[in-house]
Amino acid sequence: MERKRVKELLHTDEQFAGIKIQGWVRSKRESKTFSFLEVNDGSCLKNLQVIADETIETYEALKDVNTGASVEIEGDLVESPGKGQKWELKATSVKMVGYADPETYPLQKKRHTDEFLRQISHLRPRSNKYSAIFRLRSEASFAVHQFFREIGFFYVHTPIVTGSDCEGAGQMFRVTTMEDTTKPAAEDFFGKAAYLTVSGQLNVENYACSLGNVYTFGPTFRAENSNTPRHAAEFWMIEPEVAFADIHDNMSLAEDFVKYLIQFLMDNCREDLELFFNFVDKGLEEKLKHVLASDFARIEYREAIKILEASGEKFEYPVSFGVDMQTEHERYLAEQYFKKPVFVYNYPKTIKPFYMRQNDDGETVAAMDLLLPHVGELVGGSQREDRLDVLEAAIEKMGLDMEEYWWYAELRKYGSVPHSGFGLGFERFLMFVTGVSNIRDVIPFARTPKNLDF
RNA sequence: UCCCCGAUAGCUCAAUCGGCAGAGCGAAUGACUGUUAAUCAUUAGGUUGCAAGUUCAAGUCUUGCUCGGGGAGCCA
Repeated sequence: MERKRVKELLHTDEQFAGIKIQGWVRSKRESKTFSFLEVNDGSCLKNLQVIADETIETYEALKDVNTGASVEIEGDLVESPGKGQKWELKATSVKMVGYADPETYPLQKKRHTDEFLRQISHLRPRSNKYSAIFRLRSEASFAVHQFFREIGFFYVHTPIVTGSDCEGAGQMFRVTTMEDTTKPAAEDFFGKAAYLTVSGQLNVENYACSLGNVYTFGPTFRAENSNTPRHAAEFWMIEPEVAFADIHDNMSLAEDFVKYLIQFLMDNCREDLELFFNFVDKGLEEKLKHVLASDFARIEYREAIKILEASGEKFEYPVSFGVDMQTEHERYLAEQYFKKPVFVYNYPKTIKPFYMRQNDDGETVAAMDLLLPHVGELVGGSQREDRLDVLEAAIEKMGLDMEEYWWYAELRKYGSVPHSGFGLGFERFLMFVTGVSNIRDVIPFARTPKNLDF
């Protein structure tokens, strides 16, 4: 007997006789002579209603079938005489595959808080909201690859383990096989200190300067003790890198990319998205449409400071050229002033890492951040320093070890080209597109300080 | 890491001045019904996060710890 997924059955135009579904019971409504089951198999948000009459041979099996149990049901798909659904499965056979004790099964038919569900991360994808999130996450991942493939980019698998102890992006996790970590790193597995990557950028630049247009998309690790709803110790980042591209090309790519992902989900994941439109953020659909319809603003840092100074707002942290912008400043720009996504670019070089290209003014580098209303920084990127002497001077000035970057420097020695790239935090994008306010709720098993369950 | 708030039944919460541990939902049982977050009735369900202290008496006050939430810093 052919197994059908619930998604297909709910969207079909024809009746099916003699099919089978497999899934988990969301609820059971019992009568004396028949029972209704709501069965979800994860293929889509909606459940398939099953009606089982007491006359079927296997009706006894239903006694132990409760919320949470897994079942295999054979029957005929027929038009539902009841209200609320077009189709239902008239069961000819019901088999319980796995029992779920209703006294202890933690998911009830009612709404749960995100905090509670986070404590049962192994079961939360059986809820409507979380199954929707993780289907959207899967589809968005696919869209990332499709976007880049359509415009001729190649996917590069940059390493997870790295030997450079300062990639300029926060604290790193040490990787070791040594029992005694006080021993010299030369005795360790790699013969030197090893870490989990904080960015694939330095590696992927090499492939941009050979394959031309590339990206990497993989896990990224930050050991920073950040306790906020926007930070995780392990997250996924998308980092495109483009040869023969300047900072303006870079911003255009980021804008096209963000819009493509949103449009893809609007086109392909309507049903799951609507859950978030209806129950998570009533204004979400408008926000997404607004982003799609907007030309993202682009202003230089210098300009942004002037806007902030002239705003008349009372900021907790005063602004002036040379200081990094605070959350309150970013929010003012994106939410109050522009009311749409805004790129801020050409930052003072004193607050940015060594690899960013220095501008002719001697004060700024070709860095850019994309600020989104209500989300903050979604993208950070730059044009890279492609002049060997300038790069070497910058490495030295920041007190880094030139020896560690010899291969990175050689990229500038042999056939150097202007090139640019950025990093987009995949979870932050998902937060934006779903309205979910905690990063721990858009990643299957969150890794955060003092939290390594599951 | 810093600031603020919180932790009571499986879940969400209440408990007045320090004085008998409560409700809704969920669950079990029964009734009823082409039902649909079904409905109605009954029942069970507690080391009040952990450790100490003050007190005749602590869910309530004090101290420490753990965990969670919000904000900040850092960032994606």
